[in-house]
Amino acid sequence: MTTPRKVTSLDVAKRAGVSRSAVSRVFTPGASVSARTANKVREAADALGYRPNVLARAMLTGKSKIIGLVVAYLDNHFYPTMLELLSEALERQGYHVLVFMASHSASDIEDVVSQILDYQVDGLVLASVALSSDLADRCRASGVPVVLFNRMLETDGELAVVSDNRAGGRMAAEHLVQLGRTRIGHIAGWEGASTQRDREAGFMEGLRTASLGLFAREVGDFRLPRAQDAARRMFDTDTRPDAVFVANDYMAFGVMDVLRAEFGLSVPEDVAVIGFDDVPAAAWPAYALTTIRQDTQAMVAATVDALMAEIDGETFASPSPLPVTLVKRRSA
Amino acid sequence: MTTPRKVTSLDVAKRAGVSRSAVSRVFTPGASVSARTANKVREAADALGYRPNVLARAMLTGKSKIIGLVVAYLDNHFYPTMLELLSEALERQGYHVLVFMASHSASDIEDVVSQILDYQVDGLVLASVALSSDLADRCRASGVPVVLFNRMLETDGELAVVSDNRAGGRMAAEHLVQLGRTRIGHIAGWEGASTQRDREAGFMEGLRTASLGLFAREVGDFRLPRAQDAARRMFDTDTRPDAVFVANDYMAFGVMDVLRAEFGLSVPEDVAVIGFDDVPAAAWPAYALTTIRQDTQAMVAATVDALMAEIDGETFASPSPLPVTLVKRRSA
DNA sequence: CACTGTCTTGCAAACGCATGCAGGGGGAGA
DNA sequence: TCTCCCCCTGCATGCGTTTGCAAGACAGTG
Repeated sequence: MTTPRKVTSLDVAKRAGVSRSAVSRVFTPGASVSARTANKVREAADALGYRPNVLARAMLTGKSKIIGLVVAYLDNHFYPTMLELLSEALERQGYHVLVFMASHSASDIEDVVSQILDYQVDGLVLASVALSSDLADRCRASGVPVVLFNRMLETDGELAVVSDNRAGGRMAAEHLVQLGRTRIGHIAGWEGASTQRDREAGFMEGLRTASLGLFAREVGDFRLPRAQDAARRMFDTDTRPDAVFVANDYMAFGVMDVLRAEFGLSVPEDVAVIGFDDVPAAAWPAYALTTIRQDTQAMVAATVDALMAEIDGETFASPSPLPVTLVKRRSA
Repeated sequence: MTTPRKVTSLDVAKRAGVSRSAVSRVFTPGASVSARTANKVREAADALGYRPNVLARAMLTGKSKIIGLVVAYLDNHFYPTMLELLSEALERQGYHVLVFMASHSASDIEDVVSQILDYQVDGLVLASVALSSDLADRCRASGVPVVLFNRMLETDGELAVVSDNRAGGRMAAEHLVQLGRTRIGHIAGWEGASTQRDREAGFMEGLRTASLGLFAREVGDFRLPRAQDAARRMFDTDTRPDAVFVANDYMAFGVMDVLRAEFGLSVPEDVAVIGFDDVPAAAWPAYALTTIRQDTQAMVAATVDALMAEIDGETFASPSPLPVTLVKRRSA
């Protein structure tokens, strides 16, 4: 076992016949170094395999170049997609993503955030997670910018990037009534989520405009089994809905499955189904799910813009809700 | 804007009337501190909201408590699942996951690994990514244990955790012949992957045992569109296969879609389809995909065992390939 | 009471780097 | 050739910890 002694800037300096400072400057963009020493240093660095230690640098500058991401449901494909985009976008800016699972108890989110702060992250994005506002305060007290992704807080003032969920809900309703459906149900996600509330509010608006009421309502909590139970409850009845707006695609798949497999209903003939998100699988022919598309790309772009601005000390206002679009497929 | 000055161990020390060392020791399990000072310190720490700076600690101890994960396809649900499990398992050990996307060009994997090492990660897991062996050398030279997840290297000696892909391939073949299928095709993943080679090798073995040959073969590179093209090529012919083994579930979904939607074939009546992985969607009634299940749970468990052992300086032998199981659903 | 042994505790050095400050060297202009 | 100025460079300090070392406190024993 060879001793893997770390090669430090001092090693490079000695080999190049310069001082540590010179080495440091070579690796600090925008520092004043002559081309000659820069070359010597780079050469020595290559020979020794030297690369600056991000952690040490972080101590001095206070910038760790890492962004914490806390995420809850990785089984809903919306989030892996978001993670991929986010990570790539941040890498382009020289940042990287440290992942934290907020999987279960909503209370230990407290704990999770503490752990994150221990890593001196430069920023924090909370995806699909309820942030108590005093927690937000604590983060801001630590000087860590936090942006909520796909969630909003009552108490605004928090940086949040969201789609125009209300408009999306309205579009869903309009599409369904335009199709001539009248017995329209809704399967809700977790009711603590602003996303859910806005989507449903918009949906109700849309129905009301058409002088329709909600025919049935169940809640699926954004979880697959719960959504399926919700569907079972909703359709185990004499007069069934002829359309249902499901609060996200992930649940919609589960709902379509029980409609077809357990009730022998066909979509969209017997019942139209419309989802929300437009995750990749929505386009798969097996579901061909009509849905309200969130522009994930734009959402993460807005997220990193916000982060970068806040990190640079500028204060950044939450962008207005991002536009969504109805994508018609065969399920409605 | 309040100045968010960081609260350091010195602040706590002063408030508690002790030295920095005392504070440090309180937060270092197994250090020698009297109960009395421990209480004073903890009290002061709570009052000030002090938490040790992981980065500073990392500098001294050389342990950053972060594990780098480089991952390629997040659209294949196998990997988000794995990420979730891995992150949770590591959090339980006090580690966290720093994500790196190896998205595209296989060459910049070189670059990615360099970036990772800059963060002084304590370990590295490469999921579904081809590691050149000199790259592996460089990591080991830096003293960073690396474990390959779901991939093996020709030159063994690398730590790798894989399923028994060969056995899995064999099981797929056996199941298909047992079903009486005779014109059996294979849609391969990326041929650079050991996973692919092993699955196919096992599959061929299984066919050979039954005195059958491969009826058709196309490659889908583990990507959805490519897999669909592969399926089109394979079935746009007079005598079609009556069964196909697809190298992973993700591609299998795409294949089933084109078979049904474009060729009007029904699965499994016209053609039996069998996949590999058993991702959650495989259980969805729309696909009800018969598949070879990888025990993701066991795989990540083995991965963190390996990491922890190597970090503790023990050398750890690659575990033997983990058992897979055939899960029969309706597609075959 | 003196001595020894066991716990605690503080001191100071180290980890690897960035950066303000001041000094040195060289080029340009006269 | 001399002066001035600017560009480079080295020195030293600090970032927030951990940890070996040695000294202090205290109890127990003879």
